[in-house]
Amino acid sequence: SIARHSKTLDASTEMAKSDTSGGDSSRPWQSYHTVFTNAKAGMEGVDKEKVQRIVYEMSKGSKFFENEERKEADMRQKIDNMRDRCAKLTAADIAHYQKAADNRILELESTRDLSRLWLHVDMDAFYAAVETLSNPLLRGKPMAVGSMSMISTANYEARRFGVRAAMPGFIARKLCPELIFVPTDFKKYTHYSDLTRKVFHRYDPLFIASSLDEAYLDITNICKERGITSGEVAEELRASVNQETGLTCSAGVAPNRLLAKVCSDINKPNGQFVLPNDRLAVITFISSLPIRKVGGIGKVTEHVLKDVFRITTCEEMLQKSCYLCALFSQSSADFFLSVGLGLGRADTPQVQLRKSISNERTFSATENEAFLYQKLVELANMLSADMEKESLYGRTLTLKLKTASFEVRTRALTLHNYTCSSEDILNHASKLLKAELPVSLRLIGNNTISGFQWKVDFGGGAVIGCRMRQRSLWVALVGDMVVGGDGVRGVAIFVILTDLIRKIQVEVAEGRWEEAVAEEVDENGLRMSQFSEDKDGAPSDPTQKTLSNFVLARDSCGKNVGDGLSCDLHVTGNLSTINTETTMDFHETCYDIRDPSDGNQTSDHSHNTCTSNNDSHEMERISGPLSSASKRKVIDASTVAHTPNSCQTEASRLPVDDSLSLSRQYQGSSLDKVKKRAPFSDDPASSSNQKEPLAWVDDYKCSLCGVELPPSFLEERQEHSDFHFAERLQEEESCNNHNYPAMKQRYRVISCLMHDKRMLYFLVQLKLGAEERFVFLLILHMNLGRPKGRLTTHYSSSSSSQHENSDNNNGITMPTMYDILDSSKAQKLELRLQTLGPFFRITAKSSETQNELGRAEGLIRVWLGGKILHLDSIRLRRETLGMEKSIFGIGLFIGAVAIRYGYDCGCRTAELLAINDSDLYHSKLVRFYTRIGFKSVYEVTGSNFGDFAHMLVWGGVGTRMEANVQELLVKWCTRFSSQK
DNA sequence: GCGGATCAC
DNA sequence: TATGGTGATCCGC
Repeated sequence: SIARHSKTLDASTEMAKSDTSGGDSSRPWQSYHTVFTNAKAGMEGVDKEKVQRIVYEMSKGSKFFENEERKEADMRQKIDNMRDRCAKLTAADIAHYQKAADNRILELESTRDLSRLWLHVDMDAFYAAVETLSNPLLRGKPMAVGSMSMISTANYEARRFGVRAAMPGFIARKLCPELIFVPTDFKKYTHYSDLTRKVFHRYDPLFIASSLDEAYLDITNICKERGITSGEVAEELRASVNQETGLTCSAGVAPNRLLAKVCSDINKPNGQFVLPNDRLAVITFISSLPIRKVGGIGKVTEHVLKDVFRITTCEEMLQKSCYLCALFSQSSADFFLSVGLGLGRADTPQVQLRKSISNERTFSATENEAFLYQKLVELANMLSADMEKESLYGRTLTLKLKTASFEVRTRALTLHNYTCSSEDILNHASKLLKAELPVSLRLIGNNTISGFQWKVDFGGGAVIGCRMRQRSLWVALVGDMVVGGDGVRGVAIFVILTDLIRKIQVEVAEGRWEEAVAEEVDENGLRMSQFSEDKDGAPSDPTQKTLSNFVLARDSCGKNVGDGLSCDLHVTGNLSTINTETTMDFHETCYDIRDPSDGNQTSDHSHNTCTSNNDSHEMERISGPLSSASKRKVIDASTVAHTPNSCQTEASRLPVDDSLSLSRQYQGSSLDKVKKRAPFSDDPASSSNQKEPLAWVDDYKCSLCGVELPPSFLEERQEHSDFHFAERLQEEESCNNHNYPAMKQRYRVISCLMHDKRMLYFLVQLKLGAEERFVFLLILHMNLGRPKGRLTTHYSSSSSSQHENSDNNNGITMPTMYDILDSSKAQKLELRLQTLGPFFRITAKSSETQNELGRAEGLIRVWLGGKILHLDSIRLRRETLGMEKSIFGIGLFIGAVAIRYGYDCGCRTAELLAINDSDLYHSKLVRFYTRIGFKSVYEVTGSNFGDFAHMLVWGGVGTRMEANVQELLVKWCTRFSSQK
């Protein structure tokens, strides 16, 4: 068998070489390999030789052509390399790989799933067909959608001339002089796409739309329910699509999506093909299938497989399996072998969160730097706007360039901060661009931003704090859990909310709730009833399960906590309902969150939720394993809502993990003790880059950063260890942001209520595997006003020059903003205050390195007793470490600016939440803020419904603290006063 | 994390 | 005159 294989291979490589070494010099076009002669539906009778000749002649000598030749040469090189490696395989190697391959084939075979019926629908020449529909004069004539530069789709009449998608228009016109060009009109296509999707939805509410004109449907259930065959479903579906859109489509049915896609192409256009769910049928089907038909195998892969291994059909993948395993990576080999077996994904699909967002534009090549920079500006602005629309913050920026010679370059940079601001994007992108100059470019693929952060801050701030960028603050309460900070649920809910908010946000911001919600509801098949804040707006049937009933029923111990905020947020009666119908299930808003680690780890039970209620275990199942950090942040309020009394004590000591002992270690000076137990050792995400816990070397020097602090500096030492602890928390958190634990779920909105034009309630059904679960979701819109534009910089210590006199109030000297800024300058700190409406941000930079060291954010809230300075978060960067300043050192400056700003705005009260992420850290925070002048006013534990309001606003449990701004200014800031 | 490439629509 | 835009993934460093 080995001998046979190697012999076949030798012969094939010889043949391949003679095939491709140069080509016939009398027919040079034959060596110019384009995709345009590839078999495609509707191209059967085409004179390929002629097409190839014309394409060649039109392209010859162009920069594009030269680049194609370069790429072709690279491919040859790649093929030759692979051939060499292949030739070097010894008989023993081959035997070894053959064994491995055979085993792998068995393993893959065991995953075969023939239980599902997948249908792939593909609209026929979609864009072209839509254009024909809106302009019947085009019917029967060769037509292409696109421009002289590029064609998106050609109709079947045009395809007979060899015109096809991805072909430049000027070549197409050469092939077919009477070709009619129609510009693309995506609005039109989207409209028709929506019509088709309505049909798909009837057959599989969870269908996967892979593009405007393609979708996968799992029709297993509908076939079963209606007792009809998959072929009949396909016929019926195609007829429905045709009736409701006037467009034709083709369909393929197979046991998995990969095969279904292949099948839909077989009888295109306006046809279908059913591959039975039968192993033999699949094997037979696949055996003669050209590899190029398989999704994922393109021009290059086809060539490599053909020229190196003489593989042209899927069946041959199995015959050459040992070579595939020897020369390709495990994942590639697995893919090839799966194809050979006719395997594909048959499970319920995972719709992924977007991983990147980008834009790029082509223009005529130029070296003009001003022009290129201008393009970059435009692209940065567009991208920033797109990101804001989706509330995305990214940290890896990739600049894409295409030179005049079509060479593509990318230059990437990972930022320290997450951003979506056009300034940030532009600044960094232009730096990357400058490094490439001088260069002649024809494309700036501006930026790809990836590595998203789904939440803004650590310790405080609302989960949807990102929205603060956009005039309003959104927070969410989800059914039996409060979403605060980050964590699995935070991410999941964020996804849901983002989607809902995206649709209604603009209108909501404009105060047009009714239309917005009505539209959302209408769009998704819900009908509205008794809408708006009509005083008689109670549900027509008081016994029906409205959300208010839902809420009130659970709020068995709901009390008004008596303070302003909770009054404001507390759920009262008189909620107007929109609908309580339960049949809706819209696809666009179904999201899944995929766990890269696939949730295979066993659950970690070390954390303690309320054990008196089984729901807590259910929560565990929903979310999959959590890292210790996210555990600390997640509050299982369901237990609270169900059995408030019994759970109260548990809830109040929720953050139970080893952070307490960890922090003790940080403080302690016994190295032995520290070494015994590494911090966060139960956290798989951070175990790999475990950091040494802090210890004082020779009882003098910090083992982590080298800062020297004698044992007598007790308080400084404590603060120093606090810093490392906080750093650790932040690190862990950013780690979590990238590794969403498993939460494969879908959701649908069951109903929606509005209260007081400020809150939207959704009853959302989550689907978690076989289980269904209802959660209650609240979106709160805090009225923050509507400032326009970007953050305005008010003060900046780098530019402060004017001086006011310090206030003299009752004989006490109050520092002015400039006093504080000047004092910060002496510390080599550069402070900046920016505002956007009520929102403010204070950033501290090192004046030496210009690195950001920390920032605080918050807002000025208007309330009955006057304005309130609402402090949301203070965050410090790791560079702080090198400055021999403790975590609160820089915090002090930032806080001072915030307080002075609040004072200038006329705030009487300042409020904050000393968040309770971990008991010890929490008590430190409380101690610290108390020292500064704050008083505890309320303990937010999550143990009663009234607490939800606080948790909504603050994003977690902890101690609500308040202080008189003026007193604060005196107490906290006097040290900044100018010594006049 | 970066840069080049491939692929799909 | 003239060969696109967006997003994902993989490989090899």
